[in-house]
Amino acid sequence: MALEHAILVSLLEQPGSGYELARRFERSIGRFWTATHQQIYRVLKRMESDGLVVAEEIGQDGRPDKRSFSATGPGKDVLAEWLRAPVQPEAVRHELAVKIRGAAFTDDAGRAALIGEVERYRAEHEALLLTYINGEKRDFLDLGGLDAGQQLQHVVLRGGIAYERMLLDWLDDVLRTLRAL
Amino acid sequence: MALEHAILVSLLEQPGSGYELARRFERSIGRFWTATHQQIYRVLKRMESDGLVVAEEIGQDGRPDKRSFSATGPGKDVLAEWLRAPVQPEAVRHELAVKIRGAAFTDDAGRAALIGEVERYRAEHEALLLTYINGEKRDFLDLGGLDAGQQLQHVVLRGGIAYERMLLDWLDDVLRTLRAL
DNA sequence: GGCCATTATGCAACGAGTTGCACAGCAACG
DNA sequence: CGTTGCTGTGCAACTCGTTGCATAATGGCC
Repeated sequence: MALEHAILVSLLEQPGSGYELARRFERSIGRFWTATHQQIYRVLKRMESDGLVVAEEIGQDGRPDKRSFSATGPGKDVLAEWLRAPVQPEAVRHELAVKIRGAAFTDDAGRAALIGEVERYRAEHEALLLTYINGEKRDFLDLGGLDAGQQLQHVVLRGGIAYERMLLDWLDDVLRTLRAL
Repeated sequence: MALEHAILVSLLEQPGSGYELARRFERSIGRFWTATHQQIYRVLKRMESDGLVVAEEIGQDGRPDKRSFSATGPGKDVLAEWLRAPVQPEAVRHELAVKIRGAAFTDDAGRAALIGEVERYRAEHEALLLTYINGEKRDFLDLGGLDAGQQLQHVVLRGGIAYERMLLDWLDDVLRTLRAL
């Protein structure tokens, strides 16, 4: 279970409520570790009872109270311990690769539909790459005055950018191959 | 649930027993869709009762009978339908990226341990890249006489190679960044 | 005035994936 | 001759993740 650890990292970077965490998982951290708000609330509750995080109740008129979480000392210890453990082999689930191999067993219409899907998928990832590049320009322009945390966020973002560029090149290769069949 | 579809693709490429499928998932297809033998047996059983695959009993003296599965007509139909459906957004789970961002909240010893882990991880993926490249040389040397299925397997393999190359470059970037902190 | 999106939290049920174990015989190594 | 490893199938328990729904108030749109 690494969702705990992703939450700890996110809360150390910036404390926040379950809802705020869920939004961050949609945008920033979630590019590398996805989670829905239901998962986050459930895990936060367990982490709170385990003493890894504490909540500060913030009253809001009208709306339900916001509970802003931050990582505790024991939370930091758990994270440090996890950082020392070996990286688990990843469970790769690349649906598109399976579909491409499956295209050998369908007809022309099916292959044409797949080409359309790949094009849509490509457009999505092109947009994502632009988001990354804009984020880089916005947050990491001044390479001089970055602290350790920012430098590490930047190198992870560079990874995302490299991945998206590689993916776009490969998708072009896929499209050429599918069209030539 | 796409494990069904990955199994259908694999069985269309080549019929085989549950055990054989499990080994293929370790080696070939499993680079893009992981599954353990228990999952495979369970899903195969359901697929059999749904009529997507049929088993041929092959008696073997001594050992338990082998049940060789192949995809049926309805199985092919289910696959074709799935190919036409939109690619689901992937649930990315990149543990290493989370650990790297977490490195901002640990001490020098913890960071040194992470560097060691990244180096180990890098060596693993370097070996994997070599496996891919050797597989490419072995199976796709003669680019002329490839049928559709082989061309599609090749483009997926090229994707794996591109991914591993990109990953190695990025890991070097990560190591430089961690060491410079 | 009614509808919908957003902020904010949470339960319940289901489906999928993981882990541990069991059985069974063969082949190869030392 | 015993141990280990490989082929081959499978159950049971558990954890994790997903989906659907519920509540509650605010603000904006038509």
